[in-house]
Amino acid sequence: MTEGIGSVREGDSVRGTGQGAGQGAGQTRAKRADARRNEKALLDAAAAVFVASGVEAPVREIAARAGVGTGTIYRHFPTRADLIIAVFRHQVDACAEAGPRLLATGESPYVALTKWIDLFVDFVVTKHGLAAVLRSDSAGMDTLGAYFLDRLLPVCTDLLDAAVTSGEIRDGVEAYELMRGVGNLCIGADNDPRYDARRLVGLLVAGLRQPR
Amino acid sequence: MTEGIGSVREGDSVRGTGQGAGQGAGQTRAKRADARRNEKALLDAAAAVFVASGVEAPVREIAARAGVGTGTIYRHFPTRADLIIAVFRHQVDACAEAGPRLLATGESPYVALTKWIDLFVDFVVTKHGLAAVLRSDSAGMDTLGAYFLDRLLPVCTDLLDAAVTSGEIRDGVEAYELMRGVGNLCIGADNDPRYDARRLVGLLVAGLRQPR
Amino acid sequence: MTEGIGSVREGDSVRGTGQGAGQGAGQTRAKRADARRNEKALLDAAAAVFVASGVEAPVREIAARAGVGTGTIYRHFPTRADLIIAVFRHQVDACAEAGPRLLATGESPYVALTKWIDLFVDFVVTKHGLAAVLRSDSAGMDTLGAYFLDRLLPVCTDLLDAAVTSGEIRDGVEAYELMRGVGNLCIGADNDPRYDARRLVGLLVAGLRQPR
Amino acid sequence: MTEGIGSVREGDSVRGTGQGAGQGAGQTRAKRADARRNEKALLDAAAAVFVASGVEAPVREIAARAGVGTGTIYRHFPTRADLIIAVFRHQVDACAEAGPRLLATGESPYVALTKWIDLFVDFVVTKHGLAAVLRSDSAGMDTLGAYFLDRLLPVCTDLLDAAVTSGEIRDGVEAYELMRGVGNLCIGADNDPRYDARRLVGLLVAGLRQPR
DNA sequence: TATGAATGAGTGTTCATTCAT
DNA sequence: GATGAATGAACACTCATTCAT
Repeated sequence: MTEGIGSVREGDSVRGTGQGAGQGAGQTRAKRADARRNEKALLDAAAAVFVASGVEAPVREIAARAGVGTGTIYRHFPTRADLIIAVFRHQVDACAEAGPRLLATGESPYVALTKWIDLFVDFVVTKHGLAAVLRSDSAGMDTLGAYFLDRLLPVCTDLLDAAVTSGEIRDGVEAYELMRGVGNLCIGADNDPRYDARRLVGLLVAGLRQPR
Repeated sequence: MTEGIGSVREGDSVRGTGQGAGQGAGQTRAKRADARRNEKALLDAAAAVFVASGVEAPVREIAARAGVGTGTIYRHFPTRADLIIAVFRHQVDACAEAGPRLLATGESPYVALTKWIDLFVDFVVTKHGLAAVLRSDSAGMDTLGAYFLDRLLPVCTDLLDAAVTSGEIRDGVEAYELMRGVGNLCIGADNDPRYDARRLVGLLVAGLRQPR
Repeated sequence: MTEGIGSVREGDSVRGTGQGAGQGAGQTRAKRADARRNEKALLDAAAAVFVASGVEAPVREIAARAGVGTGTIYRHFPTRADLIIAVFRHQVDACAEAGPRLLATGESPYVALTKWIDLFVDFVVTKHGLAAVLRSDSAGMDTLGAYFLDRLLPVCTDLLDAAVTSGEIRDGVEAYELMRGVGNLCIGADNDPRYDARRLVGLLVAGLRQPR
Repeated sequence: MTEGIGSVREGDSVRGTGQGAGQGAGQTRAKRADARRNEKALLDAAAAVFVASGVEAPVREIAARAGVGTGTIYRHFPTRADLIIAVFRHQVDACAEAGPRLLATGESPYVALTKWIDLFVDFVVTKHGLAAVLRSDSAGMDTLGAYFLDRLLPVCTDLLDAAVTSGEIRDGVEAYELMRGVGNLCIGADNDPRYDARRLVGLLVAGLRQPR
């Protein structure tokens, strides 16, 4: 990511309570502050635990780290996928938004594609086990993959199309497949000093240039 | 694999009990035969279950399928990795042996490398969940990766070196990294019709050709 | 019940806050009105939920339906039994009052008894799970049974005594036992098309007629 | 019950392993003895706990009482209904078998019916909470009711038919309804000194005699 | 040696109840 | 007073692993 987001910002609930302005003394605000503080703690804790023990870490572990009861987690994030999504929401969003920006730079579409994918790899690689869980077929985890895909696929498609149009890369590779492939290459990239996901992704993208 | 290995041959224990000849009628001999038969059944059952439910299938399921008790499995294969290794031993061996053969064909080293990797991909992709478990950091599963690597890395290195020497591919990519990458690309390739691991691996290998 | 009581009237708190008149504009008065309105909503919601999910429905469900917080429920009705009693108070009262009325009709006491019990059965059978909870020995639920009994037992006793006196039924059956029995026969009467509580209760009451 | 069955006999598994004769030294026998001993302990413990805490008592409580792990319970009785059925199997069987016997006595069918129902009441009343759970609509508990019904309904039907044929009782009451009713009357009969289920059931059956 | 019964830690999930706001 | 967020005990259920027979 362009901006190094280490911790999670407040208000990152899955349910985007997009009530932008106005911080009047509305009576409902009171609890909201409390809850929001808690949700923040939860997301931070989850992020930390995800790094330490992977995104499939026991609910209890996350709760303990956040200093809350397990019920609190279920209140805020009914599903594990909800929690994961909330934790990574900003990064995914940032990544999605970076696509058009890169395309508008004036650089060649292929270069934009390359840089965008680097961004994606940076994001995924640093999240222990995220890449793996994106592939997990555990029930409910599909929601997670769906979210990522929904958000990023259109962006990737645009980049890909542009690069095809500019004649820089071959035709015939779907964004879905590419992103899955890149995601897969990121698995296990942390804690393995002999494995550099970025380099391999570089090869993969380089492979796109090959003429038929 | 060149040869379609459907079932597992006898005597495929991890601990190569290489006591080939001699089948006297001593009672110990008899037991030996019994045990070997059992191990055979076990490996066949495990192979079948691995295909059906993945390599992380419950021990009981395998035991049931083999018609033995769970204890028997633990006796023969103390660790799950041991079992997996035993099940796939032949394929890994066949794959390892195919490397030099391909190199000796007279084809260009790059073509040989390509074909060899195709072989590997064919093997891995058809084993439900194998690719994933090769990356799993569950305790003990590292043994599994180690085995695969021990066996295949030298072969891959030779192919890679030859292709570098022949000037067909760029330098600087380790066999370890390449194999891990290819393995990763195979994850989730079954049961996802929109994802073709072979094509992506093709791109990856094509990427190697790029000049620096 | 004779009168179809669908909703609950205001002021039906367990603790009969019998402060009838006077609605000065003092702030405490205002609150009172507020609270009463709230209690009313609560009782209606509870009645609805009891029908839909039984009298053991989660507190949250009732609170949600009433549009109040769970805490509010606990404030008004410290115990679940209190809530149930409040919800059914009117019906129980109506039933209690119907006894003397029936007895005064001029019909034979036995007929009056029969009709009264029919009334009771109608009431209980239509309250999903009420009969069952009347028998539940969950802590605190005894209060509930006690309330029903306190209210209805004297009435039943009178009817019974009259019928004994008139020589229509045998002696020796207590009102307590009879009411418990009738209540029991009502359990599970809804959602079981093959089970008609009224018919069985009819048999039971008919049995009373038998000479010793 | 005729025979006062206090504890549970061995081999009362749900899955009637009806391999009657032959207690040779078959190799499979060995464990069986162990397991059977355990199952016996389990059933006794369950019976005790059912009395103490009802048939919905926590699995752990039963396991603890039996001195086994919870897994053991699940091994023997996958479902709670299985366990309950196993616990009460003998009594249900004995009750079922008593029906024809009573009918063959030479007594009038009505008397036979009365005695049979007394038997049933004796059985149910002494099992704390059994009657209640027979009415529970908790998922899976229907199996339990089904078992009781399957076993006892035919018997009851025969008795009922006979009494109708002999002209002793009125027509038009199904065995299903009658048994449900009797079962219901047994709810809460223990621990309530003022409630005598037998007497009420007597009234119910007496009610059958009434001419239309 | 083989068996498979027993174990029990581990996990997700629900819900009554309390209490800070 | 009202709110509803937080709590955490309670429970069912799974499965890897051990060990008596």
